[in-house]
Amino acid sequence: MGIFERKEGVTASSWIYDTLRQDLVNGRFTAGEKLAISALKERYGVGLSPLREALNRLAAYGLLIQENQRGFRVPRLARDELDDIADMRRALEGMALERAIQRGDAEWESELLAAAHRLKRADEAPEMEEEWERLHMRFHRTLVAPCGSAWLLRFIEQLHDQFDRYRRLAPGEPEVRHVLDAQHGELVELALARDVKGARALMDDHIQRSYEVALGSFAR
Amino acid sequence: MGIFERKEGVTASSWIYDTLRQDLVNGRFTAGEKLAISALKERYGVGLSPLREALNRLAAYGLLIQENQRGFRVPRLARDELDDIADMRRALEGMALERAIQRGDAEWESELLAAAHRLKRADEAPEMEEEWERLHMRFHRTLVAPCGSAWLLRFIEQLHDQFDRYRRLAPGEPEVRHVLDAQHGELVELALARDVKGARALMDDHIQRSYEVALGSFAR
DNA sequence: CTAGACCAAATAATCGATTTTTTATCTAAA
DNA sequence: TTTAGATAAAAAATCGATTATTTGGTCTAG
Repeated sequence: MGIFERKEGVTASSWIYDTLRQDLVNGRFTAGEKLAISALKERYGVGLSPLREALNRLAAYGLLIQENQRGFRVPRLARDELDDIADMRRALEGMALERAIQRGDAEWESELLAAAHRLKRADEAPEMEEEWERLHMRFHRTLVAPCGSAWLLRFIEQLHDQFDRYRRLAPGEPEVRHVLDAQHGELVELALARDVKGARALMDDHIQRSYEVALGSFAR
Repeated sequence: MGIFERKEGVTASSWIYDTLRQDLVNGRFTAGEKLAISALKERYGVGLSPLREALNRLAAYGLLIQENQRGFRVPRLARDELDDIADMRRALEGMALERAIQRGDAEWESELLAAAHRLKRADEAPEMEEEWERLHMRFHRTLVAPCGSAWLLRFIEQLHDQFDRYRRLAPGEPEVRHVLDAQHGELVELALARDVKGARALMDDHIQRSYEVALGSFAR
């Protein structure tokens, strides 16, 4: 029996879910907008049933707001909520990082170095935004992966998606961005040195700076 | 213009979602079981579309597992996962309680006293299990409500549902239960006294004891 | 004018039937 | 016996059409 059949079948429903999730995180919809379901049907070329299933999932995940009898809306962006999301990221990712450093094994160290390296190369290729986003997400995921709590990782991922709705809308700030990029490398160093305190402090700072960038999404 | 129209319309989809969520938390389905969609259709007397939408939401929420092309399964119960859930409850509810005590106002104090009182009366009426569960959930929600973070509250609620899958399956332990009931009152006292440290410690102990009860779901 | 009542158009929700994929069963060859 | 392949039955996913509800405009009474 082969071991390769885990190539999970993609259904229309799962495809449109992934696609919409990305588009929502990337700000391809206006915050506060009411989704015209039949328009989405056209735009993405999917049927009503898979589309509605995806919208239901996205609402349960927090990327949409569902109101009975009046469809789905894109959540508004609010400074209060960004504060909340950033706060929670600090608390949860800090906790996760601490545990990851205490529990991560040698294999983790390797993967972390690899992820950081891939990200660093993407830092220097400003044309491949999408690729950078993928690698950035993956780096942060790798960093906390061995924290030992599936639920913690789940919450963190959810918060990342929420946070990115703001960040990706904000204007780029090359100077801050440069600092943030450098911090990824420093995080790896502290993690490998098993410096829990230092790593937590740096992560706090990293999220704080990202938060300040994301605040730019409210610029007028 | 009236202010009462928030009586949100209940759709077939939202009804079956609520119903299934309760039934899942209450252990009316066997852990690990594969859901036969057409059987559910009969059992609950709903159509396929609203049912599938509800299942999709429940999967996104974590009360079901969705596998492309092969439907939905009830997650297995695993000691590891219960450990994780309890750990996270300690961390997140502790954090929320701390903040709630720092931020809760006089109105909160009143509601907290009321919630505790209602719960206490239900403690003594062993016939109304369902009612007690409602009030118990509500008490814990009230306790942390003014923590200031919508996301934290959301995660806590999700963890409660997960935790209760185990707890409600475990055999009752009247002695521990008595202690747990008493702790609710003590939590209120400490909260009103704004004793952050004390309240956190008690909450830790409360969750720990509940966890030990919930472990009974693995009894053979 | 303005609040409400009414109606038509638009949209959400749901149904019943069809298509696609998986799972179970059977058979023949190794 | 196994194992691979074929195939029938079951189940999941999707479609197209129908029903129910909301929304937006128009009219009328006060």
